[in-house]
Order: sequence, then structure tokens, then C-alpha cells
Amino acid sequence: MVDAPAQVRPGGRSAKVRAAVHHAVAQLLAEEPAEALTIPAVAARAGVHPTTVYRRWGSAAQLLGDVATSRFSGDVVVPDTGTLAGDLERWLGDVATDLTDPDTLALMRATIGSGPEGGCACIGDRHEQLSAMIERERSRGGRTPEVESAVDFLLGPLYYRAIFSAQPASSDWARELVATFLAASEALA
Amino acid sequence: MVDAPAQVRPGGRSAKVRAAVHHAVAQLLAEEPAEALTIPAVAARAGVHPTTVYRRWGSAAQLLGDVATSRFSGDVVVPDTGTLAGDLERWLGDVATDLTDPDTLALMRATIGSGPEGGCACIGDRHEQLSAMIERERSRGGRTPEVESAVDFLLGPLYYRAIFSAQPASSDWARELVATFLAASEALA
DNA sequence: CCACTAACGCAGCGATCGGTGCGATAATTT
DNA sequence: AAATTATCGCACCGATCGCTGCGTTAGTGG
Repeated sequence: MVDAPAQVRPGGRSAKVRAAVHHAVAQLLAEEPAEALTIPAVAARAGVHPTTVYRRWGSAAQLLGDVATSRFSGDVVVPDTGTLAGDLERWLGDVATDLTDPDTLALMRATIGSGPEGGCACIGDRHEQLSAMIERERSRGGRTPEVESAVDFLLGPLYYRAIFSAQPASSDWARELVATFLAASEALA
Repeated sequence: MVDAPAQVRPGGRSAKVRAAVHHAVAQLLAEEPAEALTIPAVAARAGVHPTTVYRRWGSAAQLLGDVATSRFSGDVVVPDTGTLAGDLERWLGDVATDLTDPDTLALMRATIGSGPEGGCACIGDRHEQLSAMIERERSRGGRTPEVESAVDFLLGPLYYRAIFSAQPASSDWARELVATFLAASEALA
């Protein structure tokens, strides 16, 4: 995918166009079905000439990937409550809340459908955030579960419900998920 | 791939067209990116006139949903090994093997991206199959986990890896997943 | 302040997509 | 076997999509 912040000329104009186009993509996906996300439509909504979009992003798939990576990076802050349980509950609750928004889900679905790397773009820095919290607990001396199993049993159910289930997962449910995961990994250790 | 005979006129011709179109969709998704899945392209690949596809399915999204529900229904048989652990390991291993195929993943991704109900179409009858195995064990007198948590902790990680992760989940990994899930749900009961 | 050049807007061009009216074909019924 | 009707193929038509030279605008460095 195309790296956005590596623009050669980040002066006001390029950044403004980029922001407008990103906003237009999110807006269009929130209203129309994903197949209506065409370059001329995005350009018209953004108040930008289609040529600009064609030249900077090339295809709708690359544009979607760019929007997704921007959208799902730096959107959730890693908390520091002092305990791993507190950190995870707070963090996964925030992630779940984020996934409650139908427009966010629409962006995720469209990005997944845009190509094989679409899913990875939607994860953003979730794995690093999770790893950071677990690593911090480990440096505090606590016995921690593996990052891999945390991904499987925390992000797995959450994103599965978001994508494959009709009703999205609530923040409270995410917190319960953390509790049962920690209890189970403690019981099996 | 099982043909769903819910057609008004299931005589040889309609069924043949339907099968050809379904096959063409899977074939195109395996080769080209998802945005190339246009009705004329599908019709040409299927050796069918575009008008036919337009009239029977209307849009590419509906066609994708139809293909996905057919593809992900009746593809995995519910085993009967005598124990819940055996059944689940066998079944989830088969599901994981199915998800190993890149073409299957491409179909899933495209279907998810086609609309809000796309994800549900990819699940097919997984939930019913899971529920059937657990219900059977319950009728045998065993203490069983909840169907809901089985969905969360078995299908969740499996489909999460398939969609959001780069490396697909192996059948062996799926079997380990079943083992740890059953052990955890036993320990927490 | 001025040259330089990246980024953008404009006009326009094939190509193809989605859709419709009408006749032909084949499955089903009587 | 004849009638009926669902289904398909053909020809065709706007609309619009993806894309390309070319001139213009506006950030950037000397």
C-alpha cells in the first residue's frame, strides 16, 4: 500500500486534498454500497478533480488501504492502569466501542474486500499495542499470557462478531472477554 | 459446491446456467482482483449472455451473496466420533483446511466487502453445525460449554486469522485450539 | 524575491458497464 | 402432442469509468 506521510511536499495543499479525499471515502462508504466507491464519485464528493485521485492513489483499492491504515492507526491509546487486567479491559473496551460504529464497519468491510492485504490494513497497530501492554506487565514481573494467544482469544472473537455476526460486540462484552481470557490462561498455566 | 434447487424452474437449463455462473465467479475471483468481478466479465467467463446474469441476480453483490451461501453450505459434514472433543477437532480441522485455499479466502473477502450481510453469508451453517455437536454431547449427558462461547473462541480465532492475518491457520492449529478451549472451559466451570 | 518543480485542474478520448425491448428457446402443464 | 410460460440470447443505447496530454497553480529552496 502507499505510505501516506511520506509525501514529498506536505505543504498545506497536498495535506488538504488528502484529508478531503479520505473524508469523502468514509462519507461515501457510510451512505452508499461499496461498489459505488468509484474514483470520480470520491473526487466529486471531496471537491477535487478525479485526475488528482487517479494520480495520487491509482486505484480504489489502494485508496481504501490508505484510508484504512490512517483510520485504524493512532485511534486508540494504550492505557496504563497499573495492572494487565485493567489495561486490557480498558483497551479492548475502546476497540469494541470503535467497532460499534456502522460507518467504521463499512470501511472495514470494504477494505477487506479490496484485496488480500486489506485485512492487515484494518488491524493497524493493534498487535503492537497488545504486545506493549503484555510486555509491560512482564517487565513488572507478572506472569503473562502469550501475545499470540491474546490476539487469538481477544481480537479474534471481537472482530469475528464485528464482521460475521449481525449484532456488533459491546464494550461491556469486551471487558468480560478479557476477564475470562485472563482467568483461563491463569488456570491453564 | 452444492446447487441450491430453490429455483422456480429447476430443469436442466437453468441449473446449468446457474452452475456455470457460480463457477465463473469463483474462477474470476481467484485470478483477478475483486473490482474486476463485473457482470459482463462473469457472463463472458460462464459462456452466458450478460442479460441473463443481470436479470437473475441483478447486481454483483447479490450474485456474490448467492455464490457464498452455496459455497459455504453443505461443504463440511458434521462428524460423529463419539466424543465432543473428537467431533470438534475433526470439524474445526476441516473448516480450517477449507480456509487454507486462497481462492476460498478471496471469495470470502469479496463477499464481506459486498455488503453488510456478506459476512453472514460466509458463515453458512457453521453455527448450526457447532450447535448440533454440542447439543448431541449434552444429550449424551456430558457437561458442555455454551454454544456462544464455542463460536467466540473457536470460530473467532480461526476466521480472524484467515481474514486479518497474513498466514492462514492450519488444520493442526485448529485442533490445538479445540483442545485448549475445552480444557479452559472445563477448568472454569 | 525568484527560479524550480511537485501537485493540481481542464478537456477529451476509447472502452465498457448497466440496463431495455423483442424475438427465440426450452421446460412444464394439460 | 399442443399450449403455456419461464428463461435466455441478440442488438442497441446512454452513462460513466479509467486514463492521458497539456497548461496552470502553489509550495519549496536558493
